[in-house]
Amino acid sequence: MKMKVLELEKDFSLIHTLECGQFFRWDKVGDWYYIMCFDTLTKIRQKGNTLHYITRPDKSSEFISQIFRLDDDLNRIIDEINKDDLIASAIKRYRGLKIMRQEPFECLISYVCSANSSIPNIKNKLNKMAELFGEEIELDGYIQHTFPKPDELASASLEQLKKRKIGYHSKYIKDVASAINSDDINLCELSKMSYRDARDKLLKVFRGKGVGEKVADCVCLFSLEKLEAFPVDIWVERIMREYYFGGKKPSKKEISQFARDYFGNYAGYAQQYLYHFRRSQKPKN
DNA sequence: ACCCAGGCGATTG
DNA sequence: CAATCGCATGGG
Repeated sequence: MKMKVLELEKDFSLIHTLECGQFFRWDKVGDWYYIMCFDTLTKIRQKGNTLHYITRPDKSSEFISQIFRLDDDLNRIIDEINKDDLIASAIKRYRGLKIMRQEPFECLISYVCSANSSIPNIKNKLNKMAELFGEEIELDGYIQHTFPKPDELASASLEQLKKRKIGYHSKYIKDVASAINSDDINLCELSKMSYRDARDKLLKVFRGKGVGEKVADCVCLFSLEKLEAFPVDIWVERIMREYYFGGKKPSKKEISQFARDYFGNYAGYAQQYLYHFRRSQKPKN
């Protein structure tokens, strides 16, 4: 199979998009990135305005465009959220970062696993589940596994998951997968609903199953087309508190509401730029 | 040995 | 309500 070429017509940075922490199942090998999503293994790199890529199974450039939102006009989005010096600095540093379109079920399980875990740890858990149930795909000597389907994780035994070091998230993973498998909810339908409705539905259906406000917001933003969602994790809480609330301690709900009012319909983009920016600075308090 | 990691759920006051 | 705590596991 031959490497394909995609000429970018709009602003895009593969590196910032992958490395900003929104999506977990990728590896860097030399100057190539291997990305495992939507049952497809993609090998890709960016040189200036050109993407070189190859996928297995074979996909058209439409697939690449889909997962990275290449059609979205980033300049217009940035224009809308660029309200002050802080966000301007973040945008300047990470220009080209796009919110990805993730597969909803994998996204949901990913963020259920994110509770009290580091990013490498989350990735590790996801890969363990994939090795257990997924289909193997090989591309240029690199091997990965597709992400399990809801019925597969629903029927997994707790011992099976825990033996694979997936830890206390195992119960939640199984519960969430079971709810989907028994048709309590159809994730794809949520993308047609309003942000509020989709979020409320997630919180209601998965109550007590490891899905709280932050996880629900991540799923809305990263897999359900809700670009106004503004997930507030510890890093976003820090930077928002420091810059917009004079060091006071507003609730996460207050921060999220303020951010949507302040940044507008693309608040989720602002969140990702601020998250990446604050995390790169590291100091805590 | 100890603390933290992109929270959540259960338990208290 | 808000505040506090335990949670499996891995890595600094």
